[in-house]
Amino acid sequence: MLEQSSHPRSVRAKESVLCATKELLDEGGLGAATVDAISARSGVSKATIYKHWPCRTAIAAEAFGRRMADAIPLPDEGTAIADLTEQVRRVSKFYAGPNGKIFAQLLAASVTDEAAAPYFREFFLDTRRANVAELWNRALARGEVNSAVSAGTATDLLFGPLIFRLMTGHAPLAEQEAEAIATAALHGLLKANSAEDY
Amino acid sequence: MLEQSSHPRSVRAKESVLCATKELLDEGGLGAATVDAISARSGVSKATIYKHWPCRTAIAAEAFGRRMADAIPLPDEGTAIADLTEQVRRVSKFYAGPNGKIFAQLLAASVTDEAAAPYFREFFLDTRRANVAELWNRALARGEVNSAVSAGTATDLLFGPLIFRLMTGHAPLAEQEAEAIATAALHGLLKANSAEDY
DNA sequence: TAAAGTGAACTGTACGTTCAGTTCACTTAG
DNA sequence: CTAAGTGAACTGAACGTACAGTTCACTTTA
Repeated sequence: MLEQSSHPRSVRAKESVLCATKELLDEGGLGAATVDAISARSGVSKATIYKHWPCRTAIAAEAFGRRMADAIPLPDEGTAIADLTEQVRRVSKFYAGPNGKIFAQLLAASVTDEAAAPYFREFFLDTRRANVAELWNRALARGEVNSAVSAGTATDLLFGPLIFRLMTGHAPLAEQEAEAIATAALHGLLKANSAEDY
Repeated sequence: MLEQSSHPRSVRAKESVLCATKELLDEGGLGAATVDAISARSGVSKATIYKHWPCRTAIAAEAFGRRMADAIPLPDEGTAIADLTEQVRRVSKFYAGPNGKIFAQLLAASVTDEAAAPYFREFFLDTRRANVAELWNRALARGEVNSAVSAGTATDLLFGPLIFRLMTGHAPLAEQEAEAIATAALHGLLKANSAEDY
């Protein structure tokens, strides 16, 4: 799949490692992606692996991170409400599937593993936050949302609940739940705001 | 501090373990609370420890869990808005301090450690969710909040963002931020709802 | 030939287990 | 009201396992 000679060895080694890691993550989660296993499957020695990444978690974050961006494209449905709700729905669906467990394990590992945190942020958060900021700005331009709320706060409000549920497992992540969360976030918890579309 | 004979040995051993674990957590986080260290400090042997708890994380969850309930009493300020906002503020403050890191490490460990998850839920989530449900029901009784939103969804919306920030460290947890989150959650993200108190 | 990768062995840490021997609280016999 | 007995609980020390990350002499490749 990869022309053997068109890339320098170092690139081929990295690619090979990331590919093997992806497979291992799918087969048995982060626990299965031990450095020895990655080395064995990729054919790249541990010594080389540690020349490219600072720690195990960083490899997994990079291997897995690309997938998430691909799996969750940015919606464009015409209104802020529809776009934001759809995005919450998509992210929730991603979390609810097998990838959700891997994501949770990676986030958990990043808490413990100091060196991995920047990798996690780079490959998971930055892109997604930028995406949501994009949606938010569109909505602001249309005058649909409250300009006193920052894009960051809006992102946290919409997706924090999903992360919370994913990590603790205290509540389900079904589509219906995702919609309830999005609706509540958009309209607010207070009674005055519960006007029409409930 | 503990009458040597008024409790059976097993109770004394448990107490001693939990006390030692609390100290170790404060000194060096979850990483410092190894089973060997707990055993050494408490004077309780590892064999005994593993008769009382299924895994290391469970000990830490129990040792640390009590503290959180004590540190975050239930507010009663007269209105739903004030109560809920104050609760968000208190939890945020707790997360922002040294205890926040320990909490994050525990939550992270519970993701990996299957056996610990129920302990985590028991000692951290259940009490707090019940507390917030209490606030929510008060507010419902007063007709201040939207009855279409369940207490669970409301809880996730208010505290999920804090957890999100705590775990990823992408945004600060200052008092001002907590208020912004609470306000946004209560009033909603849409423009129509941004009426008076912004 | 120099930069990059290999492979295998090694270190260190920590979880969780096991088991022979000891302590303690409580009961029952004298 | 003592003294022997009993079983549950705890001790201590060792052990097996797993895995992260390092080191180094050697080989490959550009």
